[in-house]
Formats: sequence, C-alpha cells, structure tokens
Amino acid sequence: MKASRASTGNRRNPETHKAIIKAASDLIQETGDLTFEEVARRSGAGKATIYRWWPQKIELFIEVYNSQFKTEEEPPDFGDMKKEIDFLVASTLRTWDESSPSGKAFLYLLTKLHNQYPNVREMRQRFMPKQREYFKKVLQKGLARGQLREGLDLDVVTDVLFGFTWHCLLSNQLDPEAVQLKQTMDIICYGICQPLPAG
Amino acid sequence: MKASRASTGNRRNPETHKAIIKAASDLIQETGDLTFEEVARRSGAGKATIYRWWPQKIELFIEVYNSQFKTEEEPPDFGDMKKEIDFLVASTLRTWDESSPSGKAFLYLLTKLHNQYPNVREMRQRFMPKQREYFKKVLQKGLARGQLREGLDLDVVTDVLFGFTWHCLLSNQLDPEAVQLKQTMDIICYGICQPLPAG
Amino acid sequence: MKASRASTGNRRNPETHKAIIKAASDLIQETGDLTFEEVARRSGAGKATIYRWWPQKIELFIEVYNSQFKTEEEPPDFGDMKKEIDFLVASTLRTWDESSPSGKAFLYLLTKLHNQYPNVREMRQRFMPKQREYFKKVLQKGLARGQLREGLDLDVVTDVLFGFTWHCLLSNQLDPEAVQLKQTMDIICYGICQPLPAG
Amino acid sequence: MKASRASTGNRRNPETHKAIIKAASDLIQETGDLTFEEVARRSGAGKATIYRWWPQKIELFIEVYNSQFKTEEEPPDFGDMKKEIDFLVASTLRTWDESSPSGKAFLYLLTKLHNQYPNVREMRQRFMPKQREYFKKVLQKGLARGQLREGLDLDVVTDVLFGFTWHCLLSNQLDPEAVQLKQTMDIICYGICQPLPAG
DNA sequence: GGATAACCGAGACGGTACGTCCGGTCTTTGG
DNA sequence: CCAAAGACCGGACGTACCGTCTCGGTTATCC
Repeated sequence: MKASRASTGNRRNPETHKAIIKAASDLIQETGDLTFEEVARRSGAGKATIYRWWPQKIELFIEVYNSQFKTEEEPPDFGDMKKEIDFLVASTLRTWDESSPSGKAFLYLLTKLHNQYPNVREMRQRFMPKQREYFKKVLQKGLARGQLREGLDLDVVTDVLFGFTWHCLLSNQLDPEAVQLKQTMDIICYGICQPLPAG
Repeated sequence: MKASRASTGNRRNPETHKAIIKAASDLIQETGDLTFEEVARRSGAGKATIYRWWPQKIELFIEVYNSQFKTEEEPPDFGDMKKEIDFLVASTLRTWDESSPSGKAFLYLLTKLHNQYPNVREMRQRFMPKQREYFKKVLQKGLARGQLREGLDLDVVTDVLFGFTWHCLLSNQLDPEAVQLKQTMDIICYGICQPLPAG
Repeated sequence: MKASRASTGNRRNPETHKAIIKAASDLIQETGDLTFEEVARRSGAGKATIYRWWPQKIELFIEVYNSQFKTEEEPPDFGDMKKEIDFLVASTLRTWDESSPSGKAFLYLLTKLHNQYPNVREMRQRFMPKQREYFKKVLQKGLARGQLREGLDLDVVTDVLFGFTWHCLLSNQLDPEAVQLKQTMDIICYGICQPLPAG
Repeated sequence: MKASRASTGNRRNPETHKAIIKAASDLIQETGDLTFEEVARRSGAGKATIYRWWPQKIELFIEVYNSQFKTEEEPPDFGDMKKEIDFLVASTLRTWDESSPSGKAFLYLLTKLHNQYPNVREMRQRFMPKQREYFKKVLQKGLARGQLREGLDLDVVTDVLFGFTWHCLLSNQLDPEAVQLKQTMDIICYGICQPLPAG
C-alpha cells in the first residue's frame, strides 16, 4: 500500500503518477467512491501532489477511466454503415457491462461527479476519445458509400450515437440484445419519420 | 431568512414544512445542490426535524421538484407531428431552464443520486407522467396522419424522445434554438440514414 | 487515549471538555508543542468542537495553564511590603521552576504563540489572574502602611512587578536566591535613583 | 519582485544574497514573520540556495536584523541622568517601531525562536552591544554626579533598563510618550517605595 | 582546453497541520 | 408527540509550508 519513492528532482515522478492512478482505480472498484484523502494514503503520495496534477476529481477519474478501458475495437468493414454502428454500440455496451463491477462503479462515480462540473460536454469528449474516433470513421465511410443522409454535421451525429450509449448506461440497459435497444437503434438509424415521398 | 414559529404541540407544523421546502428550493436554485445543514439554517428548523420527514436527500429533492414542476402544456394540433414534437421538446427544455429550480433538482436526481435510484426508467414514470402522455398522443396522431414510420413501438419512440430531453439536460443544452439541438432533432425525426433508393 | 462519550444533546459535554484539556496538557508536557490536530486525535473530540470553544490556540493554552497551576499562595502579612513582594515573586518563580518540565514547556509554547496574538497585554492579564490580585492586595496594604510612594497607579506597579517575573522566565533566571535577581528586586523596590534631598 | 540574475559560476552570487535579505526583510516588515517558500518566491532564488546559507530561520532573522539596525545614537550630555536614560529608552523604542523591520525581527527572535536561544542574556550581548555601552556610560556619569544610588552593580542596572525596553517590545508599547510607559520609567527611576522618613 | 567543482534556478515530492464544512446522531426543553 | 436548538464525532475538503531531492546550466579553477 505504502511506497517509498526516490526523488526525481524537479521532474515529475512517473512512479508516483502510476501509484496514484493505481490507488484511485482500486478505490473506485472497491468502494465505488474516490476521495483524494484516501488516494493519498494508499498511494503514499502527498495530497498536494495529487491536487497539483488533477485539480478536480473528474480529471483523475477520466485518467483512471481511460487507463483501464483499452478494449475499444475498431469495427471491421462490413460494407454497411448500420452494421458497423451496431458493432460499435454493442462493443461499448459490452465493455461497460462485462467489466462489472468496475463498470458499475464508474457509472456510480460518473453520475456523482456529474453535477460538479458544469461543462459536461467538454468532459464527455475526454472520455474514450478512441471510441469517438471510431464512430466518426464509420460515419465517414458511410457518407462515402452514400449511406448517410447528406448535410449532416458528423460531430453532431457522433454525439447522438455516443450519447445514446451513455443513455443506455444511465438507464441500466446494457444488454445489446435487448429488444428495446434494437428498436431504438433502428429508430435512430432509419429515423422515426417516413422519408418524404421520393422527390 | 430565519423564522420564529409558534409550536403546534404534537401536530406536525405545516409552516415548518413550507419553510423547509422553500429553503431547499432556494438552495437548489442557487447552488444546484442542497445541504441539510443549510436548509436547517435558512428554514429555522432543527436538523432532526428535516431528517425525520426526509431521511434521504433525494426525498426532499423529489418533493421540491413536484412542488414546482407544474407547467406541462399539451401542444395544440399543428397538423404536423414534427411541429408538435418540437413544441413538446422545447416546452420541456424551457421548464428545466435556469429560471426554475426544477431543472437543477431534476439534474440532481438524474446524476448525484442516481445510485439510489439506479433504475432511471422507474424515475421517468414517477416524475413526469403527463409529459409522457402528451408525447404518446402526438405520436398516435402522427401515426394516424401517416407521418410516422410503421411498425414502431410507440413506447419506445416516446422513450427516445423523452430520453433525448434528458440528454439535453445532462449536456447542459437547454436552449431550444441552439443549432446543434435542432440538428439532433432533425436526425432523430428524419433519420440519419438515406432512405433506400426510391422505393 | 480514545474515548467514547455519550451525547448530551445540545448541552455542552463536560467530559469532552475535560478530555480536551487533558490531551492538550499532556501534549504540552510531552512535546512542548500543541496542535489542534493531535489534541483532537488524543481526546477523541472532533476538531470542530475544539475550534468552537477555543478559536485560537492561545485560548486553549491559557485554560490549560490556569487549570494546572493552582499553587499560588497569598502571602502572609509580614507588616512589610518589600517582604511580601519578595514572597510573591519568589513563589511565582518557584512555581515555574519546580514544575519542570511543564514550566519550561509552557515557556516554550508561550513564546512560540506570542507573536501570533498582537494584543499581548490583554493575553497576559488572563494568565494567573489570582497572582495579579495578590500583588495588588500587597500594594494596597503597603500604601495604607505608608510604604508606597504616593501618586502611583497600582495597576502599573502590578504590571511592573508581574512583568518582571515574566522577564525572569524569558531570561531563564528562575532561582529566587540568585544574586542578580535580588539586586534587581532591590532596584525596583527602592529605586535606582537617590531620593531627592528631603523636601 | 522576480529577478533574473546572471550566473556567477562557482562563486556565491552577491546579488542573490542581497535579493534574499531584501525579500526576507520585506516579509518581516509586512507580516512579522517569514517563510522560506515566500522568500524564495520573491527573491527569485531557489529554496535550496536559501537553505544552504541560512539553514535555520533564526539565522536569516539575525542577518536581517543586523543589516538594518544601525541607528543607535549616543545621548548628549544633559547633565541629568534621568533625561539621558529617557533619551536612550526612547531612542531604542523608536528604532523598534513599526517603521522598520528591526522591531518585528527582534520580537520574533525574542519569542518564536526563543527555544533555540534559551539564554536570552546571550542574545542581548550579541545583538546590541553599543546600546548597552551607552546605557552603562550614562549610569557611570550619573554615579559621578551623585545621581545614582550607591552600592548598585552597574551591569545589573543596565540589564534592568535594557530589559525594560524588551518588555515594552513584548508588550507592544513602543510609544515613548505613552502615559503608562512614563509611569513605569518613573517607578524604575525613583523607586516604588517611599524613601525612609527623612534621614 | 577539458575536467572538475561549486553555485544557482526551478520545482516535484512526502509530510503535517491548518481551518472549514457537512453528514448523521443525539438529548434537552417546552408547547 | 412533535419541533427547536445545537453539541458532538467523524472525516473529507483544499491550502500552505516544511525540508529534501534532482535536474540542467553556468562559471571559475586546476590539471
């Protein structure tokens, strides 16, 4: 638990960094909570050190999160945007579901921290940056294939899709096979409205 | 701020009740959060009194929320489902806007206390039954008018639309005139995918 | 070390009070220092409780001090003011000397705390209030006996005498038999100047 | 505040030295205390540099004190010992007054760091040799003039007078015109006791 | 002239204490 | 039976200094 680390002068000590992330990660998984106090205790770091690098809890949380969920997979080329989107969504949900209890713990903390940080959009975009990227790639391919409606801002679409997975997390609906989820994906992908009569 | 209330003997004091709700409401409005400590201070009530009637923070939030959120409006018949949906979404967002404590209280319910009510769907049903009903009515009319794709489960569609407003709240995007929001509504309403080539 | 005390409702808990004074006293004697943190740890009290009643360290210190040094003795009536003053001064010095190491510890803390509290006069007058009283009584008797120069403010004289004992403490000269001290007392009592030629 | 000094290689940098003393002096002046942290910040020196040359706070205080306290004045010959003593005391007090960091630094030396120099008499000799000398000269002249009681050890008297100025500093009574101070000086000079009835 | 030694700035680091805030429990008093 | 008042323990908060450390860079001196 405790550690004794050699000084690295006025250079940031990577071991300390690691120890802090480790302690924070353990804490989240064990208790579903995260206090700077306890992270400092466990990591053997001074509180001030933690505050120096992660002035807000959420920032430590994001780093812990991104350091743990490396399982994003880029979807293979199915030749069909819909299938690729389904793949990505399912993969995201599975990641959150299977990694229980950590997934649940992250969810818990995520919601607890949410209303402390007003700029939620910015925060979200720092979560899982790779996953976002994959979504965007898939959309670009879809656009090239003529499968995407024209005139759409890809960032907005990414937000909608990615935001949808978050909604699933908040709604505790992480089973990609659930009927409701499939229908909702259908709605999003094909639209809830009839296409205007051809012309 | 302070108050001096006569005792009502062994009957619960309605003035105290009101003062507590008022103080809690003000606090949520001001800070987006609420501490029993401060509610007690402002309402002039003892902490124990508050704990007796609202042992959990969330219960106080719920009461504040329900005491304030009375503004659901049924949309007029525009003859156009899209317009009616827009009306409903905009009306919901406006309700949650900064002018009232409702949005902040609801946001709080959605996030910080999420772990106490993990099944958010239950919350949905509990908190805004009328609004759901309006959404459903609009969809039914749209279906009758032939404006809605066939084969969709109306409950799911309601969930998507209503869930979208939640997403706006979480993302702090409550301005119905925002470009991004309009685009997202478009995506949901018309679908992000091209209609299959003319047929 | 730790303690578990029954609640006394909204009445101050005298056991907590005692435990805090005890812990503070022990700390001073053991380490010559005093931190609220450690007092809280040892007494089993919350830090906030200590801050509530002794917002400044010096106030806790004074209470500890006065609760420990109960050995002030009122001088017998020698019929001679000078003898009575000598008695009081010697008694004060002995108290500080014999109660080693606590005397030294108190001295240490006294000096350490000194420059945090600008109103030193007021502070000093709260130390050993009885001893001050004895000094004043002796002077009043001396005045009645015609042994004191007329026209002197007794409070000022008390200050001079009492302040002198403090000076001894600071100078580490606590032996009442020391030649230097006796001379200084002589100087103070009889004046360093010749009396003006009778008239 | 900040500074950028050219390196002087393996020779101690006198500019750094000056900047540190300046910063320390300013700090004492402003707050009555001093932290290495802030001295480093203001002087633009590294903390290690300060620790190298002044490993203990008190050493920095002493240097600041000595670099500033140059104002001792020898009193003119008034033909009256009392007047000369008053002159010296007033001059000492003025020196310590708020206008210069000397008083605060000296007060600091007297109190917070007392435990490191428990023998205050040593400090006396170390810090103000000239002032002591002036006091002694005045007393010798007074003795020659027949203004001083006979049989007194001049060193002790010097101590009493000089010690009195310290007492003023500790008591925050540095105004030479204050009534209380004048009375105390009177008491010391003429004695608090009546001269034996005419003889 | 290249190695060596000391100086200096910068600032990271583990600690300890600070003083504040809130949570949740309790008891007394009094209507 | 209920409300008010507020003391109490616990523990996290975020900040400030302490004293130690190492880096990178500079300059004089010595071989």
